[in-house]
Amino acid sequence: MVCNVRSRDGLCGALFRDVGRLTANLHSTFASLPQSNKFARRRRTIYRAGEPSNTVAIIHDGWASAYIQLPKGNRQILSFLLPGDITSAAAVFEDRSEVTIEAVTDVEYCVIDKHQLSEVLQAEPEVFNTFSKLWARRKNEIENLAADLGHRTAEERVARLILALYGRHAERDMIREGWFSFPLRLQHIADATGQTVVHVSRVLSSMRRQGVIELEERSLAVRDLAELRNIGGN
Amino acid sequence: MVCNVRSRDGLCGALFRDVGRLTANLHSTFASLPQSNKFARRRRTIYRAGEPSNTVAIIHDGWASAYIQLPKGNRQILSFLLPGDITSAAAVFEDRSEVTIEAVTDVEYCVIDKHQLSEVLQAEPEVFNTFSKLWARRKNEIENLAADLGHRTAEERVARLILALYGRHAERDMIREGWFSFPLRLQHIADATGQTVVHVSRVLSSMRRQGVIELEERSLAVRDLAELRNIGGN
DNA sequence: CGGAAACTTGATCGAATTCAAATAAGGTGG
DNA sequence: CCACCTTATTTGAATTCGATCAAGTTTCCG
Repeated sequence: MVCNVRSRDGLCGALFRDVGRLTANLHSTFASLPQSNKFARRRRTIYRAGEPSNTVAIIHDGWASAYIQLPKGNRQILSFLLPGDITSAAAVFEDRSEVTIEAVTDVEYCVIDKHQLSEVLQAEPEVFNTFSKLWARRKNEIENLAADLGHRTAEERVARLILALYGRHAERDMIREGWFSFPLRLQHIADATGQTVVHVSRVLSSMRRQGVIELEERSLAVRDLAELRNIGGN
Repeated sequence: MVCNVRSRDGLCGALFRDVGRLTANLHSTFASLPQSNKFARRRRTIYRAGEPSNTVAIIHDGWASAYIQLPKGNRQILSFLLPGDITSAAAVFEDRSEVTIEAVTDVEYCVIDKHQLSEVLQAEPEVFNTFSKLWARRKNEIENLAADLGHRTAEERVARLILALYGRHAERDMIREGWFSFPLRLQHIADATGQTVVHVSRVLSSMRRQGVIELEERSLAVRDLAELRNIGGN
């Protein structure tokens, strides 16, 4: 029902979406960095918060989540990582992170050494520029997430999450007849939008009943984009 | 009742707290950047979201807030800027920001040209390193804010805001007999913690009744730190 | 096929908002 | 310095959104 999310070949450089816009020359410089391919089963942890690590990962196939673990046992998902996404652009300058990365589906990814990446950054202003834009974008996303979590209703937050994922798939031309891959469990949506699984179920049911979305077999179709945006509150 | 928040002299370099740890040599390089001093009255906007700007500001005296404006008219305060803070370390690489900066009290600040700052960053690895740590810290703060807004109760969020401000003042040795400067209005606390003024009033009243804090004349004293931490839920 | 994980639905509860109104604090011009 | 007007804060009552509790159903996977 949905086109495969997987990308073309096994090279990190080719898959790292934000580097894809570099000139061919720099692109190959980047792609030539030593890298190793890895695999993580669904629900497995790719990076655990607090552990020292000298690599960053780039998702090759599948979805992952980046979250903060809260003391009570619940967690706040900060972002979903899709193929082509880097775990954290800022991680290049940290030796450890407070954010855990976990596979949502089975995930193929590759890891690059932070120091080598850092050297490319310093040597190549064009790459550096690409990265700094990435930081800025990610920063904006998190700031907007904070604003949403603080001030929007449960229904608005779910609608906006769907819209954001819809947008990311549309950008990548990965929507087919309205459908796109949506492997999230209710628990993921609950953790991302700061509510309970029970309530997420009710909100989604309501949206389906209104004919705004369809959701089945890990795929989602937006049937009434205008109304979904309306529910999202701007 | 509270020591003056104001710093020693008029030089941005000397005031920019995160640069203060550089070697004397680099410090003077930084301090010698062209800068101009400015003043903003309480409640005035220092930078409005969306406007192109080629400067970043460093707070010299007073408090400011950095917030995202939401369409409904309410806003999410992302951070409070105290003397020595830079408006946004990431702004160096953006020509505009989605975040508005507004004076909480009357504020003295100075502005530095982004491009000149950027050149220092590129030329001086030590300065660059300092800045990248700053980015990482600010990123962590916002991520934790998102987690708090998504998953903590109103009382916890207020307690944590007070603890964070208490901590920042303690670091700077600006607490005298338990008291520190606290010029926030209930509306600021409400906007920072994602709740209504009315409820903030109730939460603070409850904390005062319990003898956890005292709050008067724009100053706050933590009377039972252990209990405040307890309310904050670790 | 069987057990576990995921989802749904109903009933009840509670935290926080909303509405309303009174009091307090601050700032300004005369 | 007072009178006046605006901005803040407090408190109560009613309401609502979303959580919690509980149980049943469906889907998934080994």
